[in-house]
Amino acid sequence: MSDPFVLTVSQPIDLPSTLASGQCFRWRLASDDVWTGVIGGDMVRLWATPEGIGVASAPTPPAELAESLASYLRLDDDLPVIQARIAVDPHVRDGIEHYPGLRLLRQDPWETLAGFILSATSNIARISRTVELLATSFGEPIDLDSERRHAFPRPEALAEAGEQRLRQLGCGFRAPYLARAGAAVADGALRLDALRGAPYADVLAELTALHGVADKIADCTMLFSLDRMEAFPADRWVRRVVVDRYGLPPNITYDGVRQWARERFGADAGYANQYLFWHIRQETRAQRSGSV
DNA sequence: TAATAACCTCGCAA
DNA sequence: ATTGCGAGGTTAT
Repeated sequence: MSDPFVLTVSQPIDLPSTLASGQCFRWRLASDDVWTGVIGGDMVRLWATPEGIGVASAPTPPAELAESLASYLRLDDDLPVIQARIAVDPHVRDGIEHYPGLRLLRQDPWETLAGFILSATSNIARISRTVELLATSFGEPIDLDSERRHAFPRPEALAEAGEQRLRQLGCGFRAPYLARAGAAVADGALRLDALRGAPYADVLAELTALHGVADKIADCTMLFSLDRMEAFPADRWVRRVVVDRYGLPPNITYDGVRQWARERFGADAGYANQYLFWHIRQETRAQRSGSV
């Protein structure tokens, strides 16, 4: 590998909460606060330094990765400014105070869509496992030092793998959804790159045209990969928050939550969502391990 | 339009 | 160890 490189960062960024808060599925804590993951065709190691983020990578040398890494980490988002806008909400402020360096990521749209198709009635541990299994089965190998990881498979690869093979790899009832989504992207019926920056309603319609993709998975894909920062993915945890702590009716529709979030947080709804989501998840986990 | 069952397996707790 | 429950949803009825 080439020499490590330090990406100078003036924005707040906390690697553990950013990389482990459920928006991405390929980062592992290697050792001593060093994170290992795969971004596109590169294996990447990241660690915190006083000046910013230490980077090691292959096959692209880390110095040449700076620009795409800054994009991936959304360093173009002025987090303190965004936080100041949404911290008027007490529960969001609580999340920000616990995870002040939690940032949203700008990931690859296909990988993000595929990952969240796999997320239906699943959990982060299982999604991560399945994504890794898909990568080792159908993705290009990447070596960094003595470690080998694999790129996330191209849409063609999952389309060709087909439902039965994907079921064998543990995708369950999501297997046909994933294969068909891969086919749609591969044959050009769904042009994900063209959707970045397109109007929310248009992107939503394109994504939910896929079998196995409805509002929630579409919102995750939009927020984590397509720059639609007003998306507010309302999963069961976020719904629990808005019902229990904000008093919204328990039977409120998905679109009802969406409109509420849009009115309350506007273009920053996605960041508010992530702070609410991760805070409630960590709180719940702490309660569980403490109550045994 | 609203409610309910069914869907594949796996992770986790008891 | 083994069992039972619920998991970052979506579709079909």
